[in-house]
Amino acid sequence: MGETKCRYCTTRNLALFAGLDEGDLRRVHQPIKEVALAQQDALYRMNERGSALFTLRSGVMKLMQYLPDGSQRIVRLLRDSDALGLETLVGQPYQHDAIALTDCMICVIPVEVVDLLGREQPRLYRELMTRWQQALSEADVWLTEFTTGTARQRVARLLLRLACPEGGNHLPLFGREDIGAMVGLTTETVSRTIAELRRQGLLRDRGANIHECNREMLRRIADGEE
Amino acid sequence: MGETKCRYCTTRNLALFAGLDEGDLRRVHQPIKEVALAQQDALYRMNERGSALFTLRSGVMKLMQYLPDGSQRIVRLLRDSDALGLETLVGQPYQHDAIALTDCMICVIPVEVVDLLGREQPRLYRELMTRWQQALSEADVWLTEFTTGTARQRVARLLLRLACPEGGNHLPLFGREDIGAMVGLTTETVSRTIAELRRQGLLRDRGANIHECNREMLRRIADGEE
DNA sequence: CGCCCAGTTGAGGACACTCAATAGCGGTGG
DNA sequence: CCACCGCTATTGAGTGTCCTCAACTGGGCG
Repeated sequence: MGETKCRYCTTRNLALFAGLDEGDLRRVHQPIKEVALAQQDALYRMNERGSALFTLRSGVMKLMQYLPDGSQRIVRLLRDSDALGLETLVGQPYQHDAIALTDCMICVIPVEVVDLLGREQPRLYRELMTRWQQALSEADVWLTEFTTGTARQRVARLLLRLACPEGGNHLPLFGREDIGAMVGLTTETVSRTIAELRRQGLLRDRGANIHECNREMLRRIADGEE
Repeated sequence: MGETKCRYCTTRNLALFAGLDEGDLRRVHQPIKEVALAQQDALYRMNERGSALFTLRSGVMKLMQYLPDGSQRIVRLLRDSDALGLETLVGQPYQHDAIALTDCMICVIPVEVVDLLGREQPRLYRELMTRWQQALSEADVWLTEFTTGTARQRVARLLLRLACPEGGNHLPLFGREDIGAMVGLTTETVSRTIAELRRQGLLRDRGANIHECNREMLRRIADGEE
């Protein structure tokens, strides 16, 4: 059961273990489990100590952090074959609440498996480092794009990046609350801003699904050209 | 010459190669060079392709990113034995402008050295992963602490974290412009905010050096309790 | 049908930004 | 030694944006 899944990952060249041969995999997929999460479920909580990391097979998850005053911030989104909980690899407790934004399928990978395989397959480390770098780049982008400029600019950038990106792979428009937590605005401001974009015909959506969006115009707004 | 430096790093258990034995080190320190940077110098620029990563021996550096509209944001600070330019390890161009905030001494480590050593010393990868995780945690902290709340809160948090942290290791108060780029405020607002903290006696400084600061009060402000 | 929750819209005010003038500090040259 | 310059920090006045609080709408579901 686990086997087909891991091989699937391998062929798609997406997941952590891409590039390992059959022998390596055989030793691996025994302990690898799979977990299904419903929307709103938590995969782990901040400061928990875990002994596994995770790969997202399908769905979208959010990583959240909190401040003493109760305000919360979405620090990153994960999808496709992104990795979560890498911090366990270096002995740290989880740094966020990991919560499912949609239903999710997740591979659970015990730390020992990585330690074991890594000893003979340094390639695995390269793969891991790539994941880490991805996360870091993403964090930096959020810092520069979603915390600067007017509400209009931030929302436009978020739409361009998540809801109607260049190469397909659209995400649904999540709740206003979540959007607010991503770009550092209140739900009301987000609502107003999106409503205005609609009125100007830059955006056409029904419910959570976006049907059409004027990427050029949004880009100009995002870049502060109007 | 390089030798004593690397050994120094080892004993202090700080730098990348801590934990490697003498034999390993001997193979390493030949190609490792050292570079001195004056304040304001750039170590590398965004989108450059490099073939080295770096370790900060002394001084403070900032990592910057820019937006199309010209606004800039400081994405992270580095000091002590922090690592820079890890992205070269996974074949990516540098993701930031790396600029010296003070005079700096820096070790330049060719990527090949890491690839080479890593093959026989998986422990090195663990060290690298730790660095990556440090950077990521730092990025997340900035996202939650320096982009939420009022100007007063943000500046208070910045002071607590950089200028007068718990265990010594104070940083100087950098220029208002830089502070603004860290917390997402204009130089004027930063100036006003700091001035007011001074007036309230929570802060005593001369020039860039802080002499005294009321950590308890600052914490209360940071947490939005007043 | 009515409840509940999410989104929308409105009015008012607070906070930070903009533009502009002033003050302080260090360095340079007369 | 002092005068002057340039740069950074500070302060002020006015404005705009976003937040707060609150009412209203609409869809989903018991």
